[in-house]
Amino acid sequence: MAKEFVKEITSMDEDFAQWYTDVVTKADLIDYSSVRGCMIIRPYGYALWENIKTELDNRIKATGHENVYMPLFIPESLLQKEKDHIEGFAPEVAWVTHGGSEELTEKLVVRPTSEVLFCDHYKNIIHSYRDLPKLYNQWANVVRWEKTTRPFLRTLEFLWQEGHTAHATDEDAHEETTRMLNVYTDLCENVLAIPVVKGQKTEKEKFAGAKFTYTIESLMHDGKALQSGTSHHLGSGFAQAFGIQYTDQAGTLQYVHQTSWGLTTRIIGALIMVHGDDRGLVIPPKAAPTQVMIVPIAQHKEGVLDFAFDLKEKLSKVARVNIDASDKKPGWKFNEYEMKGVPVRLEVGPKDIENNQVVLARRDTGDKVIVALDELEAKLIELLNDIQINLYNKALKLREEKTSVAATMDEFKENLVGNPGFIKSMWCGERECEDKIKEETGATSRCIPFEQEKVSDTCVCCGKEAKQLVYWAKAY
RNA sequence: CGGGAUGUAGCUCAGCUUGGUAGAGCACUAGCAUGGGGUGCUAGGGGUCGCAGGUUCAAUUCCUGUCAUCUCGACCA
Repeated sequence: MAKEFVKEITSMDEDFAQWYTDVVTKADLIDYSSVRGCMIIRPYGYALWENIKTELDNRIKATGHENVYMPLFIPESLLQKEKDHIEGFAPEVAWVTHGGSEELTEKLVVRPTSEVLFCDHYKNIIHSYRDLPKLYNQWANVVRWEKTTRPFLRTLEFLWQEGHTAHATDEDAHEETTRMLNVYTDLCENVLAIPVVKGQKTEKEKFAGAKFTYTIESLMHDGKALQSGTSHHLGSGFAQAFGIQYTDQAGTLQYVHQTSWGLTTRIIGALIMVHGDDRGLVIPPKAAPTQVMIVPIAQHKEGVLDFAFDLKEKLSKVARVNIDASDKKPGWKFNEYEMKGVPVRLEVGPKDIENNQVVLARRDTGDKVIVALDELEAKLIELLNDIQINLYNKALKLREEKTSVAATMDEFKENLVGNPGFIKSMWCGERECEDKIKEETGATSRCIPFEQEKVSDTCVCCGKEAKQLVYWAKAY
């Protein structure tokens, strides 16, 4: 059978950046807006985000957190309170200077993140050890005035959830930081089928104002890394700056220990770049707005559409099923839903109806199978599971192929050119070497993985005694 | 914020060198045939040529500025 696919999408190998842009727009995820760096998330893209959001929100609630909503604006003085924090964010905040035609006496920033708002609130509601822990989360939009933008990966305004918690002890906060990193890992690996490396950010890369930052890092098809979620142990720095204190059981005044953690619409960019192929998007079944698209064949013939709609109703009990009964050609529909990454296509035509069967085509491999009607539900569930697992395994295999070890700078540079991806190298722990590696190779430290190995004895850069293994890569 | 590229119909682009009042394909609308991988034919609708100035009798075309998008760096999720 001759296979002709859409030529609208640039091939990955030819131009990965263009491929990405083609996919996000052709798959109807977004449209560009009239505001620089801001995107319109279209129904299909938003449905994808809603699925991710629901899965994550359930996990956040299951770990004892409550959702709240904080204001969009932060007074300048409030943002100033934590020194490192303001230094980190000041260059990229949007300012509100006027209300109507009147100049404001104090400028407001449009939140780039809400640590200070939560802190300002926590100082009012936390007084006793009995008030702890406070486990809050909010779903919101934030604004960061970025220089260069790309849909999902870096936009001026983006959607996310940000968790902000306050604990009695450093250990409790540390535990929370780990817990939420694990929640993100679970979401990425089991829902989005994206394998991640868990670890800690270096001092240079950690969150402004944090004691330390945990991160999950994933690897894209082009060998570039993407930070997919972060969980920060804020220590008591913010508590001291904001005066968030409680009286412990012994009657002593103590500062709280805080965490914050976030996951953004950027994860959609990761999903696209991890699973997508030259035909477009590939969405893992658990995240897919439509898991099964029914394409009727010769739908003008009597009974075909009725049959197809009956199937839709029946299958809707086990999956998210949709039907395209438009008068477009079947071939057009095949390509359209492949471009949109729908995991399974169900073809049903007069021949199938006659034989009590349908055709199932899977997006990940392109395989088609004929399935008898009486075992359709069971086969469909099996197929969706299989696709989910296959996508994860494929992504894991790709990451492993693109992960290399380097003991010297020459090796490091060779790997980066010959097989771009994660490079595992030992590091002395000095900022100087980290900076030098970035300057010479363009790669940055992605994380100090929790699962440490010793791939050599000395720092890849300076040759002195190495302290730890670091994952390095060029990153988005 | 620096380098490069590009803005003409919903989309992809031609036209601009040498100024003279707007083109194609796809998409859209109607009809007929077709229908298991972007189907064919016929007819039709659609554009203040990114925006603002300037030069000119006349600007999509030349000049200046500006905005936006893509891209490569620097910065960040």
